[in-house]
Amino acid sequence: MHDSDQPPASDRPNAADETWFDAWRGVLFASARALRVADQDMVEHDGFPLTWLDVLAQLADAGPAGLRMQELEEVALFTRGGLTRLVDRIEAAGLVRREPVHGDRRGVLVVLTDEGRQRHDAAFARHREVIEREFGRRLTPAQHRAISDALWPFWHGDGAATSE
Amino acid sequence: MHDSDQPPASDRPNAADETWFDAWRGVLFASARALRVADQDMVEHDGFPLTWLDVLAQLADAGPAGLRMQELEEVALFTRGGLTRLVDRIEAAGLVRREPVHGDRRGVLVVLTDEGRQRHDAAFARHREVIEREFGRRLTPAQHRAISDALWPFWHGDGAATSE
DNA sequence: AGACAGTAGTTGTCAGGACAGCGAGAACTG
DNA sequence: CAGTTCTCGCTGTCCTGACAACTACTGTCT
Repeated sequence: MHDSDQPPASDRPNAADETWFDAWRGVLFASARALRVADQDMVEHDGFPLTWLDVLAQLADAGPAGLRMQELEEVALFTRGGLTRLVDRIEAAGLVRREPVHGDRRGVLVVLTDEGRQRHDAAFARHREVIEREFGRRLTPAQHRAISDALWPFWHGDGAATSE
Repeated sequence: MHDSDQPPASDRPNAADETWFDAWRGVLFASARALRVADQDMVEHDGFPLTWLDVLAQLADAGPAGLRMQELEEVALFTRGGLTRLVDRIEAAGLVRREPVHGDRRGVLVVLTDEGRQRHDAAFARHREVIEREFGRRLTPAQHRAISDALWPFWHGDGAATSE
Protein backbone atom coordinates (compact mmCIF):
# COMPACT_ATOMS: atom_id res chain seq x y z
CA MET A 1 0.00 0.00 0.00
CA HIS A 2 3.01 2.23 0.38
CA ASP A 3 5.67 3.11 -2.14
CA SER A 4 3.23 2.41 -4.90
CA ASP A 5 5.43 3.78 -7.63
CA GLN A 6 8.52 1.75 -7.13
CA PRO A 7 9.80 -0.45 -9.92
CA PRO A 8 9.46 -4.22 -9.58
CA ALA A 9 11.82 -6.15 -7.41
CA SER A 10 13.91 -7.23 -10.35
CA ASP A 11 14.95 -3.63 -10.92
CA ARG A 12 16.38 -3.05 -7.47
CA PRO A 13 18.35 -6.10 -6.41
CA ASN A 14 19.79 -4.30 -3.43
CA ALA A 15 16.44 -4.27 -1.66
CA ALA A 16 16.55 -8.01 -1.05
CA ASP A 17 15.19 -7.67 2.46
CA GLU A 18 12.06 -5.98 1.22
CA THR A 19 11.22 -8.22 -1.68
CA TRP A 20 8.83 -10.34 0.33
CA PHE A 21 6.60 -7.32 0.68
CA ASP A 22 6.34 -6.86 -3.05
CA ALA A 23 5.53 -10.53 -3.38
CA TRP A 24 2.83 -10.15 -0.78
CA ARG A 25 1.39 -7.16 -2.53
CA GLY A 26 1.27 -9.11 -5.76
CA VAL A 27 -0.55 -11.98 -4.12
CA LEU A 28 -2.94 -9.61 -2.41
CA PHE A 29 -3.83 -7.60 -5.49
CA ALA A 30 -4.03 -10.58 -7.80
CA SER A 31 -6.45 -12.42 -5.56
CA ALA A 32 -8.53 -9.37 -4.72
CA ARG A 33 -8.90 -8.41 -8.35
CA ALA A 34 -9.71 -11.87 -9.67
CA LEU A 35 -12.11 -12.62 -6.85
CA ARG A 36 -14.05 -9.46 -7.35
CA VAL A 37 -14.43 -10.06 -11.06
CA ALA A 38 -15.28 -13.71 -10.52
CA ASP A 39 -17.91 -12.93 -7.91
CA GLN A 40 -19.59 -10.34 -10.09
CA ASP A 41 -19.58 -12.67 -13.03
CA MET A 42 -21.05 -15.50 -11.01
CA VAL A 43 -23.88 -13.43 -9.58
CA GLU A 44 -24.65 -12.21 -13.04
CA HIS A 45 -24.56 -15.50 -14.92
CA ASP A 46 -25.31 -18.16 -12.33
CA GLY A 47 -27.50 -16.22 -9.97
CA PHE A 48 -25.53 -16.92 -6.83
CA PRO A 49 -22.32 -15.62 -5.25
CA LEU A 50 -18.93 -17.27 -4.88
CA THR A 51 -19.68 -18.44 -1.36
CA TRP A 52 -22.31 -20.77 -2.75
CA LEU A 53 -19.82 -22.26 -5.17
CA ASP A 54 -17.49 -22.85 -2.27
CA VAL A 55 -20.13 -24.93 -0.53
CA LEU A 56 -21.38 -26.66 -3.66
CA ALA A 57 -17.86 -27.58 -4.73
CA GLN A 58 -17.10 -29.18 -1.39
CA LEU A 59 -20.27 -31.20 -1.63
CA ALA A 60 -19.56 -32.18 -5.22
CA ASP A 61 -16.15 -33.44 -4.16
CA ALA A 62 -17.57 -35.28 -1.19
CA GLY A 63 -19.66 -37.67 -3.24
CA PRO A 64 -23.30 -38.68 -2.98
CA ALA A 65 -23.22 -39.18 0.79
CA GLY A 66 -22.89 -35.44 1.34
CA LEU A 67 -21.23 -33.78 4.28
CA ARG A 68 -22.22 -32.88 7.79
CA MET A 69 -22.41 -29.23 8.71
CA GLN A 70 -19.31 -29.55 10.80
CA GLU A 71 -17.26 -31.14 8.03
CA LEU A 72 -18.49 -28.52 5.62
CA GLU A 73 -17.42 -25.74 7.92
CA GLU A 74 -13.96 -27.23 8.25
CA VAL A 75 -13.25 -27.52 4.55
CA ALA A 76 -14.98 -24.40 3.28
CA LEU A 77 -12.57 -21.64 2.38
CA PHE A 78 -14.59 -18.53 2.97
CA THR A 79 -17.24 -19.16 5.55
CA ARG A 80 -15.96 -19.66 9.07
CA GLY A 81 -19.25 -19.18 10.81
CA GLY A 82 -22.84 -18.57 9.90
CA LEU A 83 -22.94 -21.69 7.80
CA THR A 84 -26.47 -22.43 8.96
CA ARG A 85 -27.99 -19.48 7.15
CA LEU A 86 -25.85 -19.93 4.10
CA VAL A 87 -27.11 -23.49 3.76
CA ASP A 88 -30.60 -22.18 4.46
CA ARG A 89 -30.36 -19.96 1.42
CA ILE A 90 -28.88 -22.60 -0.84
CA GLU A 91 -31.53 -25.05 0.33
CA ALA A 92 -34.28 -22.53 -0.31
CA ALA A 93 -32.96 -22.27 -3.85
CA GLY A 94 -33.28 -26.03 -4.18
CA LEU A 95 -29.61 -26.79 -4.81
CA VAL A 96 -29.10 -28.70 -1.60
CA ARG A 97 -31.19 -30.62 0.87
CA ARG A 98 -30.77 -31.56 4.52
CA GLU A 99 -31.07 -35.14 5.68
CA PRO A 100 -30.86 -36.72 9.11
CA VAL A 101 -27.68 -38.54 10.02
CA HIS A 102 -28.20 -42.22 10.65
CA GLY A 103 -27.16 -42.94 14.21
CA ASP A 104 -26.78 -39.35 15.43
CA ARG A 105 -29.95 -37.41 15.76
CA ARG A 106 -28.07 -34.20 16.43
CA GLY A 107 -26.37 -34.16 13.08
CA VAL A 108 -27.50 -32.91 9.71
CA LEU A 109 -26.26 -34.17 6.41
CA VAL A 110 -26.12 -31.68 3.55
CA VAL A 111 -26.55 -33.30 0.14
CA LEU A 112 -26.50 -31.90 -3.38
CA THR A 113 -29.73 -32.17 -5.30
CA ASP A 114 -29.70 -33.04 -8.98
CA GLU A 115 -30.29 -29.45 -9.86
CA GLY A 116 -27.57 -28.46 -7.41
CA ARG A 117 -25.07 -30.66 -9.18
CA GLN A 118 -26.00 -29.30 -12.57
CA ARG A 119 -25.82 -25.71 -11.41
CA HIS A 120 -22.51 -26.41 -9.71
CA ASP A 121 -21.00 -27.99 -12.81
CA ALA A 122 -22.06 -25.09 -14.97
CA ALA A 123 -20.94 -22.46 -12.48
CA PHE A 124 -17.63 -24.15 -11.83
CA ALA A 125 -16.84 -24.46 -15.53
CA ARG A 126 -17.59 -20.81 -16.01
CA HIS A 127 -15.63 -19.87 -12.91
CA ARG A 128 -12.55 -21.64 -14.24
CA GLU A 129 -12.83 -19.68 -17.44
CA VAL A 130 -13.05 -16.41 -15.59
CA ILE A 131 -10.07 -17.20 -13.39
CA GLU A 132 -8.09 -18.35 -16.37
CA ARG A 133 -8.85 -15.11 -18.15
CA GLU A 134 -8.25 -12.86 -15.14
CA PHE A 135 -5.26 -14.69 -13.76
CA GLY A 136 -4.00 -17.64 -15.77
CA ARG A 137 -3.54 -15.98 -19.12
CA ARG A 138 -1.63 -13.09 -17.64
CA LEU A 139 1.27 -15.32 -16.70
CA THR A 140 3.62 -17.65 -18.47
CA PRO A 141 3.67 -21.39 -17.78
CA ALA A 142 7.02 -20.96 -16.05
CA GLN A 143 5.47 -18.38 -13.76
CA HIS A 144 2.56 -20.67 -13.03
CA ARG A 145 5.02 -23.34 -12.02
CA ALA A 146 7.04 -21.00 -9.84
CA ILE A 147 4.00 -19.64 -8.01
CA SER A 148 2.39 -23.00 -7.67
CA ASP A 149 5.51 -24.54 -6.18
CA ALA A 150 6.15 -21.62 -3.84
CA LEU A 151 2.62 -21.25 -2.55
CA TRP A 152 1.67 -24.88 -2.51
CA PRO A 153 2.25 -25.26 1.26
CA PHE A 154 -0.43 -22.68 1.96
CA TRP A 155 -3.27 -24.84 0.76
CA HIS A 156 -1.81 -28.21 1.49
CA GLY A 157 -2.34 -28.63 5.21
CA ASP A 158 0.46 -26.74 6.94
CA GLY A 159 -1.95 -25.31 9.47
CA ALA A 160 -3.39 -23.22 6.70
CA ALA A 161 -6.91 -24.07 7.78
CA THR A 162 -7.76 -22.21 10.92
CA SER A 163 -5.06 -20.98 13.27
CA GLU A 164 -1.50 -21.42 14.37
CA MET B 1 -11.28 -26.50 -4.24
CA HIS B 2 -11.20 -29.70 -6.22
CA ASP B 3 -8.51 -32.34 -6.40
CA SER B 4 -7.31 -31.23 -3.02
CA ASP B 5 -5.00 -34.18 -2.49
CA GLN B 6 -2.91 -33.96 -5.61
CA PRO B 7 0.83 -33.48 -5.37
CA PRO B 8 2.26 -30.09 -6.29
CA ALA B 9 2.66 -29.12 -9.89
CA SER B 10 6.33 -29.95 -9.90
CA ASP B 11 5.46 -33.60 -9.45
CA ARG B 12 3.26 -33.92 -12.50
CA PRO B 13 4.85 -32.03 -15.36
CA ASN B 14 2.40 -33.49 -17.86
CA ALA B 15 -0.44 -31.43 -16.49
CA ALA B 16 1.05 -28.24 -17.89
CA ASP B 17 -2.33 -26.93 -19.04
CA GLU B 18 -3.70 -27.11 -15.54
CA THR B 19 -0.81 -25.57 -13.69
CA TRP B 20 -2.34 -22.13 -13.69
CA PHE B 21 -5.11 -23.44 -11.53
CA ASP B 22 -2.68 -24.63 -8.88
CA ALA B 23 -0.99 -21.27 -8.99
CA TRP B 24 -4.34 -19.60 -8.51
CA ARG B 25 -5.15 -21.83 -5.61
CA GLY B 26 -1.85 -20.94 -4.01
CA VAL B 27 -2.49 -17.24 -4.39
CA LEU B 28 -6.01 -17.62 -3.08
CA PHE B 29 -5.11 -19.63 0.00
CA ALA B 30 -2.02 -17.62 0.82
CA SER B 31 -3.86 -14.33 0.79
CA ALA B 32 -6.93 -15.65 2.58
CA ARG B 33 -4.86 -17.17 5.35
CA ALA B 34 -2.55 -14.23 5.90
CA LEU B 35 -5.37 -11.71 5.73
CA ARG B 36 -7.42 -13.54 8.31
CA VAL B 37 -4.53 -13.76 10.72
CA ALA B 38 -3.54 -10.16 10.08
CA ASP B 39 -7.06 -8.87 10.63
CA GLN B 40 -7.46 -10.76 13.89
CA ASP B 41 -4.11 -9.52 15.09
CA MET B 42 -4.92 -5.95 14.21
CA VAL B 43 -8.28 -5.92 15.94
CA GLU B 44 -6.65 -7.40 18.99
CA HIS B 45 -3.59 -5.14 19.22
CA ASP B 46 -4.59 -1.94 17.48
CA GLY B 47 -8.30 -1.90 18.15
CA PHE B 48 -9.40 -1.53 14.55
CA PRO B 49 -9.74 -3.83 11.55
CA LEU B 50 -7.68 -4.03 8.38
CA THR B 51 -10.11 -1.86 6.45
CA TRP B 52 -9.12 1.05 8.65
CA LEU B 53 -5.46 0.49 7.92
CA ASP B 54 -6.26 0.51 4.25
CA VAL B 55 -7.75 3.98 4.58
CA LEU B 56 -5.14 5.28 6.99
CA ALA B 57 -2.31 4.04 4.80
CA GLN B 58 -3.70 5.79 1.75
CA LEU B 59 -3.95 9.00 3.73
CA ALA B 60 -0.47 8.60 5.12
CA ASP B 61 0.88 8.19 1.61
CA ALA B 62 -1.08 11.15 0.35
CA GLY B 63 0.67 13.68 2.52
CA PRO B 64 -0.66 16.39 4.82
CA ALA B 65 -3.22 17.68 2.32
CA GLY B 66 -5.29 14.55 2.70
CA LEU B 67 -7.58 13.04 0.09
CA ARG B 68 -11.08 13.64 -1.10
CA MET B 69 -13.63 10.92 -0.56
CA GLN B 70 -13.63 10.15 -4.23
CA GLU B 71 -9.87 9.78 -4.45
CA LEU B 72 -9.88 7.64 -1.36
CA GLU B 73 -12.45 5.33 -2.84
CA GLU B 74 -10.41 4.94 -5.99
CA VAL B 75 -7.19 3.93 -4.31
CA ALA B 76 -8.56 1.89 -1.43
CA LEU B 77 -8.08 -1.81 -1.93
CA PHE B 78 -10.90 -3.33 0.07
CA THR B 79 -13.77 -0.88 0.21
CA ARG B 80 -15.63 -0.45 -3.03
CA GLY B 81 -18.61 1.35 -1.57
CA GLY B 82 -19.89 2.58 1.72
CA LEU B 83 -16.84 4.68 2.34
CA THR B 84 -18.93 7.35 4.05
CA ARG B 85 -19.72 5.20 7.08
CA LEU B 86 -16.25 3.77 7.26
CA VAL B 87 -14.81 7.27 7.46
CA ASP B 88 -17.56 8.09 9.97
CA ARG B 89 -16.25 5.39 12.26
CA ILE B 90 -12.62 6.32 11.85
CA GLU B 91 -13.50 9.96 12.43
CA ALA B 92 -15.49 9.07 15.54
CA ALA B 93 -12.36 7.33 16.81
CA GLY B 94 -10.43 10.55 16.28
CA LEU B 95 -7.93 9.22 13.74
CA VAL B 96 -9.17 11.33 10.90
CA ARG B 97 -11.04 14.56 10.40
CA ARG B 98 -13.12 16.02 7.61
CA GLU B 99 -12.38 19.41 6.17
CA PRO B 100 -14.08 21.47 3.50
CA VAL B 101 -12.43 21.63 0.11
CA HIS B 102 -11.33 25.08 -0.89
CA GLY B 103 -13.15 26.02 -4.03
CA ASP B 104 -15.62 23.14 -4.14
CA ARG B 105 -18.27 23.17 -1.49
CA ARG B 106 -19.50 19.73 -2.47
CA GLY B 107 -16.27 18.05 -1.61
CA VAL B 108 -14.86 16.77 1.64
CA LEU B 109 -11.21 16.40 2.42
CA VAL B 110 -10.23 13.56 4.73
CA VAL B 111 -7.09 14.30 6.72
CA LEU B 112 -5.12 12.26 9.23
CA THR B 113 -5.01 13.65 12.74
CA ASP B 114 -1.84 13.45 14.76
CA GLU B 115 -3.19 10.53 16.67
CA GLY B 116 -4.27 8.98 13.41
CA ARG B 117 -0.76 9.12 12.08
CA GLN B 118 0.70 7.64 15.22
CA ARG B 119 -1.82 4.84 15.32
CA HIS B 120 -1.25 4.19 11.64
CA ASP B 121 2.50 4.00 12.03
CA ALA B 122 2.24 1.57 14.90
CA ALA B 123 -0.39 -0.56 13.22
CA PHE B 124 1.45 -0.62 9.93
CA ALA B 125 4.71 -1.66 11.56
CA ARG B 126 2.97 -4.45 13.37
CA HIS B 127 1.09 -5.44 10.23
CA ARG B 128 4.34 -5.81 8.34
CA GLU B 129 5.65 -8.10 11.01
CA VAL B 130 2.57 -10.27 10.88
CA ILE B 131 2.67 -10.53 7.11
CA GLU B 132 6.36 -11.27 7.20
CA ARG B 133 5.75 -14.05 9.68
CA GLU B 134 2.68 -15.48 7.95
CA PHE B 135 3.90 -15.07 4.41
CA GLY B 136 7.43 -13.78 3.98
CA ARG B 137 9.30 -16.21 6.14
CA ARG B 138 7.63 -19.19 4.56
CA LEU B 139 9.34 -18.53 1.25
CA THR B 140 12.89 -18.18 0.03
CA PRO B 141 14.25 -14.93 -1.40
CA ALA B 142 14.25 -16.52 -4.85
CA GLN B 143 10.58 -17.31 -4.47
CA HIS B 144 9.86 -13.78 -3.34
CA ARG B 145 11.52 -12.53 -6.47
CA ALA B 146 9.68 -14.93 -8.71
CA ILE B 147 6.27 -14.10 -7.27
CA SER B 148 6.95 -10.40 -7.14
CA ASP B 149 8.01 -10.30 -10.77
CA ALA B 150 5.12 -12.44 -11.96
CA LEU B 151 2.39 -10.68 -10.04
CA TRP B 152 3.73 -7.20 -10.27
CA PRO B 153 1.38 -6.20 -13.14
CA PHE B 154 -1.62 -6.84 -10.95
CA TRP B 155 -0.96 -3.96 -8.64
CA HIS B 156 0.85 -1.66 -11.00
CA GLY B 157 -1.90 -0.06 -13.00
CA ASP B 158 -3.00 -2.60 -15.59
CA GLY B 159 -6.63 -1.89 -14.82
CA ALA B 160 -6.12 -3.73 -11.58
CA ALA B 161 -7.87 -1.02 -9.63
CA THR B 162 -11.56 -1.15 -10.35
CA SER B 163 -12.82 -2.72 -13.57
CA GLU B 164 -11.85 -3.86 -17.03
C1' DA C 1 -29.97 -45.23 36.09
C1' DG C 2 -28.78 -40.31 37.04
C1' DA C 3 -25.74 -36.61 36.83
C1' DC C 4 -22.60 -34.28 34.09
C1' DA C 5 -19.74 -32.71 30.53
C1' DG C 6 -19.10 -32.50 25.54
C1' DT C 7 -20.89 -32.05 20.76
C1' DA C 8 -24.09 -30.48 16.73
C1' DG C 9 -26.66 -27.26 14.88
C1' DT C 10 -29.89 -23.34 15.23
C1' DT C 11 -31.42 -18.78 16.66
C1' DG C 12 -31.07 -13.83 18.42
C1' DT C 13 -28.72 -9.85 17.84
C1' DC C 14 -25.68 -6.63 16.04
C1' DA C 15 -22.01 -4.51 13.04
C1' DG C 16 -20.28 -4.00 8.38
C1' DG C 17 -20.82 -3.89 3.32
C1' DA C 18 -23.86 -3.30 -1.08
C1' DC C 19 -26.97 -0.69 -3.70
C1' DA C 20 -30.35 2.80 -4.89
C1' DG C 21 -32.00 7.23 -4.26
C1' DC C 22 -31.42 11.99 -2.50
C1' DG C 23 -30.07 17.03 -2.10
C1' DA C 24 -26.39 20.39 -2.67
C1' DG C 25 -23.32 22.30 -5.50
C1' DA C 26 -20.65 22.86 -9.93
C1' DA C 27 -20.21 22.97 -14.95
C1' DC C 28 -21.98 23.43 -19.35
C1' DT C 29 -25.32 25.39 -22.76
C1' DG C 30 -28.10 28.55 -24.98
C1' DC D 1 -28.25 34.30 -16.44
C1' DA D 2 -31.88 30.57 -16.38
C1' DG D 3 -32.16 25.70 -17.37
C1' DT D 4 -30.18 21.40 -17.67
C1' DT D 5 -26.92 17.97 -16.62
C1' DC D 6 -23.21 16.13 -14.10
C1' DT D 7 -20.53 15.36 -9.84
C1' DC D 8 -19.97 14.68 -4.88
C1' DG D 9 -21.00 12.83 -0.75
C1' DC D 10 -24.72 11.31 2.45
C1' DT D 11 -28.79 8.47 3.91
C1' DG D 12 -32.33 4.61 3.88
C1' DT D 13 -32.65 -0.01 3.35
C1' DC D 14 -31.47 -4.62 2.79
C1' DC D 15 -28.23 -8.62 2.94
C1' DT D 16 -24.55 -11.07 4.73
C1' DG D 17 -21.15 -12.46 8.29
C1' DA D 18 -19.70 -12.59 13.38
C1' DC D 19 -20.43 -13.79 18.02
C1' DA D 20 -22.96 -15.46 21.83
C1' DA D 21 -26.60 -17.89 23.93
C1' DC D 22 -29.64 -21.80 23.58
C1' DT D 23 -31.82 -26.55 22.61
C1' DA D 24 -31.24 -31.16 21.56
C1' DC D 25 -28.67 -35.02 21.72
C1' DT D 26 -24.57 -38.17 22.84
C1' DG D 27 -21.20 -40.24 25.68
C1' DT D 28 -18.97 -41.01 30.16
C1' DC D 29 -18.50 -41.65 34.97
C1' DT D 30 -20.07 -43.30 39.29
